[in-house]
Amino acid sequence: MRTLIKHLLASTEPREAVTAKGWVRTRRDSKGFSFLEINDGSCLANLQVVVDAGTPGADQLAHLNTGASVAVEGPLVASPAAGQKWELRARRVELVGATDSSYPLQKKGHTAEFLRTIAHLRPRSNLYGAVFRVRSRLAYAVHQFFQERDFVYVHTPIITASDCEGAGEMFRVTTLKGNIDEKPEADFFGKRTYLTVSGQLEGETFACALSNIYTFGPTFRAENSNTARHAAEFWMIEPEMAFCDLQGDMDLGEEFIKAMARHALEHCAEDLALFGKFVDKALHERLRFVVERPFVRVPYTEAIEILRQSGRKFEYPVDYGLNLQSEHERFLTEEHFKAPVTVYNYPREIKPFYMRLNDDGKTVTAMDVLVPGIGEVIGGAQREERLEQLLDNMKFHKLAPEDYWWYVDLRRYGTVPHAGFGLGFERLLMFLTGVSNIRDVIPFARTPGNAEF
RNA sequence: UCCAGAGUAGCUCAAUGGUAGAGCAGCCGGCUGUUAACCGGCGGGUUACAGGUUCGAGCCCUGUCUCUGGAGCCA
Repeated sequence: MRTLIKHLLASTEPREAVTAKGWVRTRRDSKGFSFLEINDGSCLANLQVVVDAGTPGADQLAHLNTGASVAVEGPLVASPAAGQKWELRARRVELVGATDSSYPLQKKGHTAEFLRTIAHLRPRSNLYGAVFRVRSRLAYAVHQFFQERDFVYVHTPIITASDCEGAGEMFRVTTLKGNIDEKPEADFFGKRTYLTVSGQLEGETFACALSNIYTFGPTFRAENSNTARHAAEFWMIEPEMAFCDLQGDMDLGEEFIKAMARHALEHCAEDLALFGKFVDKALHERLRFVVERPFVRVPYTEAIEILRQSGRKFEYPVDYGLNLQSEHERFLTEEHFKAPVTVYNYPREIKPFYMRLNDDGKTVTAMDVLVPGIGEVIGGAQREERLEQLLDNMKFHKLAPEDYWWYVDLRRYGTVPHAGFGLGFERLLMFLTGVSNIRDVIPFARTPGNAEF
């Protein structure tokens, strides 16, 4: 019966006979015996195995190179040397699967660029093993957060005919051959369909029935974006709350990010320590800061004033009615406030039709949460719940109401104030791990020109 | 897509326009407790690709491809 290495290393007393299985990280030979470092991915640390010459299976030692898979059994004993608490004294060793000299992973450091070219092997490295354990744990934490607050998990469609008002370029889904725009009504679904860029509109329909809902699933953007923060396929979390306004929306977003940071600190300590040491020395300080301090909230108009009076030369102009550029967002969160910042009440012109128009007639109830190092991590809004105003917004943004008939219906039948936001799971992971490239927090990154694995 | 930089051994990197090298990895050997073990030895190259300049190009020029950083779009 195999025991995971994380459980072996957490032992409180020696054990008479255990079996460990995993992959060899390194082997150190001495005359008469060898040390094997074995990792099975259950935790960051390796299990040290001592194999004496003459141990059954020790004749295979020469093949137990870095990368080989192995099964060992024997007693778990306190290690007499510094460096590890426990070690396994092998009574039997079995080479499960050998490697050869072409195995690309070494025990020395590799660059992230090289490891991306071997995405099928990189989870066997310390850093990527840690990243993907944290990813799994945080996915669990996302569900826990919402389920504990009585949010209902809704599976919004992956294939969709609505485009969520230009949230981005879309991937076409079709079974047609040749010119796919010639007769879209002959296509599989009888109309043009795409991979979803957001589940928000569908999510709103469920919030207007089940009160508080969230989605958590893959979304797709066909943008030709070549940055460390964009992927063509990424996972998005989109809560939506009925009978909720912008204040409640900002409260939830802030609470959510704090909860994720707290969860990572409490449940991923060993992996976070690795990130703190090799990836981002300021990680722990930043996470504790996020957990302990309230976020700064500032209206868009005020943010513009702060930027104007900063005396800072920006590459892009700062003016009311213009979008905040990356450099502006970074200044606000990293330099001016030195804290996560929620900017709200943006000009109507630069935000989508579904956001609620404020009484000033000029701004809408949008909010963006900006965090140091990443920039925008949350984008949300209170939605326009008034039928006439929604139709007016659509006219303002030159959209046809009949294309959104089911969305408009929500305002026709028992409309309620409601609000929600979207949060990119990978960007959250970047923030929580300090890893600076989105390609390194998703198992197999989809970026322009890259779908090898 | 735009701007900048970079492509040399499996990996990380050297090499004034003049015989392509080191460390690590691999293989062989040594070492009685190692910790990215250590010590000795061996093999390993179409210098991203295609042209051009030159007596001579890894190095200079042109084009292409890929990657990285930044920007735009956004999450």
